[in-house]
Parts: sequence; structure tokens; C-alpha cells
Amino acid sequence: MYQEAYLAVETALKDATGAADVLLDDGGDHADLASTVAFALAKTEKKSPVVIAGDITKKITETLAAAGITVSTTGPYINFVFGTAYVAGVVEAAFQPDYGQLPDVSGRVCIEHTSANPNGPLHVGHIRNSVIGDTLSRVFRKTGHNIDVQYYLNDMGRQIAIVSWGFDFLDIPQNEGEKDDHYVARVYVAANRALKADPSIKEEIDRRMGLIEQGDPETVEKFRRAVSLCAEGIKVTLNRLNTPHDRFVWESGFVQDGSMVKILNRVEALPESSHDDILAVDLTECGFKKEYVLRRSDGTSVYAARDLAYHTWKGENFERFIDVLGADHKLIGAQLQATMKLLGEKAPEIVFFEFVSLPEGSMSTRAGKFISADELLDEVTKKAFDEVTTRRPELPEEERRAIAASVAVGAVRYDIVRVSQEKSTVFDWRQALDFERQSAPYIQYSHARACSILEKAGEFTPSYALSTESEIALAKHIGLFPVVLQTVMDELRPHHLAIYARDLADLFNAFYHADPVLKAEAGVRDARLTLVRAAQNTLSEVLQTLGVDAIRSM
RNA sequence: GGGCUUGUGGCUUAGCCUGGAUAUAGCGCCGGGCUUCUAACCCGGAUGUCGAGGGUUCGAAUCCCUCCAGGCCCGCCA
Repeated sequence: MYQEAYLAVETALKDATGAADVLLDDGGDHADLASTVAFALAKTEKKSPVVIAGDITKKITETLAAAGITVSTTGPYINFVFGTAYVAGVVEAAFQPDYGQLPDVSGRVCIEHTSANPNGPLHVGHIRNSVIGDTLSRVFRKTGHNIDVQYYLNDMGRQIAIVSWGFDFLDIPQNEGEKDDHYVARVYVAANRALKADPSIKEEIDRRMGLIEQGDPETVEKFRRAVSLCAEGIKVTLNRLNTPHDRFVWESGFVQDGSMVKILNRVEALPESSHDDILAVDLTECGFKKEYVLRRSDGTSVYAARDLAYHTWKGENFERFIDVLGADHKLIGAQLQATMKLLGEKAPEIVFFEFVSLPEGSMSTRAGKFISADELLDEVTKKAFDEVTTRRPELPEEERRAIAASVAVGAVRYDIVRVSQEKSTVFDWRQALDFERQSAPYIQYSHARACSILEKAGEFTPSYALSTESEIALAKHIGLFPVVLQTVMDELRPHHLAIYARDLADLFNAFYHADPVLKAEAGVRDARLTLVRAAQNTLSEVLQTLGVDAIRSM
């Protein structure tokens, strides 16, 4: 709908002016679209922009009127307002199930997100990765992509060697009811403490690192057990957050199947590679000062080597592959991309997000200094349950618990996704526990209100004759949903969708207060019910794309 | 030291890539609104040197340069 209207305006302006770029933007409060092309033409035509704007308006008014678009001039600005046909078209489209869903496109897309080291539970920093990655995944699905969501499990790292040492030498039993990943973190923290107190332990850790690379069965089994235990706990948290993965890819798999050695052999053949005693790629040509080390002088490989093999595999199986990574991976990520290109392989697209820190400083799993995602979810759920109990004491406890769970996940996700990813943030309990405007519960509440109206209304005949200011504003915003999805796709920045959802809820609430629905006279009632249904459907689709439950009552 | 990145009312934040009409919202503050479709709501008000300075332009929060401040990275760790 929007695309067609945009195109009609653009074509008319191009025909009238002959300009290649007719400088269209969204018009803000003034209009649905606005052009500042008159400024640009003022130089060449040696006339004032105001006169030019007037002339252009005269030329195109009639053509666009046929398309239901009103043209007007305010000083040098040419404004375009979409008419009733557009509004009706939007509401009709949004009335359909799956509004915003685009037809399937060919080519598989891999999105890798979270991929936190399995040495402890996910904390509030990790889940920024999960929420951004999962929201992008949902937007990709919504726009017709066949996607595979992956978690890369670093099961060969030093921290796993430390955990496995802790399990062998520290007698730390699991507490009653303690979640597996939290238990692993406790062992990890204790092992690190022991390591600090007695540096000779380092030798044993190094020995394990060598054994794991050689594929020593006993060591492999020890690592595997520790990693599995932690990963199972992490999966529970991911499911709670509505950020599930299609598969977990084990780092060690690329050593075992020989693909890492294969890719390292190809790297050795590169003119940019140096292999006196280590294997490294010289990336100074690509603007990097540091060489990219893949194999140590003792012959063992580093993480980057497995990463190269993993991404080569992705390139063989996916049209596009996107990694969501913390900003601390910017350098290593760029080096990976550069090396993949030198090898003639497709490079990953990388979405970076900045860090979440605590008011007292940055988080550290090793130091046990973090707020876990589980703790956050528990606290928010508790608050949500109290809220729902205050507001809806008549509901059975089971239902109140279900609402609280949906509200809590929504609140946590929205609090994260609403901020653009390039901003570093400080975790704030007050904000996390705020269920008012600019929160998912606010949007969920609008949706529940719409559902409530529709339930009370019963059957009605769809009608598209809208006229009041708040009706039109709401309908027009509904029409922007597909545009916003496209923006998120283009920029790989999901916060746009969060902002859109908040604005949509704002407009629905304004309409709700300004224009009565059920009590309106017959004809108006049908039209408003149609709008409510379209708004409810859009809110539901947006919430689902944000990974938030569109609950019907709260 | 070098690289990347952020700086918008007291706090949090959109807009910046692709320059344009009174800079987007929330929290907090002040004042109103529940006999009316769910008040997790709505309406109104106060609060801004868009980090600082220079430049480009008819026009700069937006582009360029310099500086200041915060975050991240610069390992034969992952």
C-alpha cells in the first residue's frame, strides 16, 4: 500500500521536474510525504523555491488526485496527504491474518547469536545478544526468509579446561535445586580462585588444552560433560526468553572432521600467510596492524582457526550468514572477514552490539560478578505477578501466573531491544521493572484492550469509512508496518521495530480514548470495529515479531 | 599511543547513514480525567547551548575538520 503511494508521488514529481532525486521524506506532522525538491531546483531555475513549489504543485495536483493523494504547498515544501482509498486499503490489508508477511524468498540464511562460552549462565549482557539476534531472526522469517538459527558452542576453550579441572579436583557438590549452568559457574569461579592461589595448576590446564586438541578420548569426554551440563542450563534460559536456536554447533566438531586442518592448509598457501614457527595471516594490506594468528609455535591451533572453518562451512550451506557479536569482537570479526575474502570465501555479515555493564563496573563470569538472566527474569516475573494480582484479583492464580510470565519476558526483551545496539548501556533495575509506557506490557495492554472490545462486539460487517483524526492517524501508522520491517532488514537494527510498536500502541490508546467504538452509531461502529481488529492484528504481529506474547487479557 | 564507537531537557532515549518546516518519546516534576469499550491508560504544562569550537550549505542534531569526555579493542586467550 505505502509503496504504491510512494511510487505514485515519486513518479509524478519526477515527470514534473525532471529531477533524478525528488527529495522525498516522511513529512512528519505536516503530511504523509513531503518533498524539498524546490530548494534544489532554485539554483538552476533561478527562481525562489516557493514559486517553484507552487508551479510543481499545480502540475501534479490533478494526476495525484486521481490516485487519491492531495498535494499542497507550505512555503517551499510540497506536501502529500494520502486519502480515504489509501486508508481503507491499509485497514483491509491489516485485517488479514499474517499481516506484514512477505512471500518466501529463495536462499537460506544463517543467523548465529548468543554463543556465550559455556562456563556459566547467561547474564544480562549476553541476552542483549540473544534478543537482538532472535528479533532479527523473527524479522527475517516475517519477510519470507528460510533461516537457521545457530549457537556456536566454544567447547575447546581454556575456560572449559578450567571448569573440567575444577570438577576433577575441587569437591563442589551441586546445591539442591541449583540450575546446571549456575553450578558450572560456581565451579569455574572456585577453580579460578584456586588457580590464582596456586599457579602450578596452570600446567595441568595447559596439559588439558593440548590433550583436547589431540582428541584424547578421556579429555574430550571430560570437556563434553562440563559443556553439556552448562549448555542444558543455558537452553532453559533461552527458551524462557523465547530466543530458541535451531541447532548448537560444537567448535570441536571442526577439529574432529578435519575441516579445520583443511582450511589451515589453504591459509598456508596464501601469499599473505607467514609460517616460520607459527601460522598467521598478514592483514596489513587490509588495514590491520596485528597479524591474524591461527596456529601457535607448539603446533596447536587457536580459536580463530576453528572460526574460519565454521564460517567456511556456513558459506557452503547458506546464501547469507549473519553473526551477532559483542563490540569486543570488532577487531577479530573484521580480521575473520578479511581472511575469508583472501581465501575467496563468502564473509559473514556481522551485527555488533555494545556492552551492558553494571553500575559498579563491567561484568565478569570469572569473578562471579554478574546479574544472571535467570535472576532478572525471576525478579521481573515476581513484580509482574504482584501487579496482575493487584489489578485482576478475580482471576485464578494459574492464569495470573501465565500473564505474569508473558509480561515478564516481554518487559525484559523490550527493555533491551528498544535501545539502538551501538549504544553501551548500564543495567538499571528500576527500568527493567518498569511496566509503564515504553515497555512491552504497555503494548501488550493495548493489544488486550483491543481484544476485549472485539470480544464484546461479536459479529460485525467490515467497513472502511474512517474520518476522525485519531482513526486516520492510527490507520496510517498501521500501514507503516511493512515499511518498518524492511528498514530493520536493510539496517539489521531491530530497535526500529520496538519504536514502531510503542508508537502504534500510543496511537491506539489515543484513539481508544477519543472515539468510542461499541457505543458509536451503527455505521461508525462497524468502521471502528474494523479498525480495532486491524490494530489488534497488527499489534499481535508486531509483538510476535518482537518475540513477545500477544496476550488477549491482562 | 593507535583503532572502533558513543555524547540529544535532572535521568533514559528516537532522529544522524540518505541535511530542510515548531528536535521523538518515556521516567521524574506540575495540573486535570475512572456511574462511560481493561486507569499497566489518556489530556494539558514546565524543562533542550542536540559535548565544545570551527567549516561546508540558501539551510546542520544530521556532512567535514579539530578538541573534550565516556565505553570497547589492540594475547602464540576465547
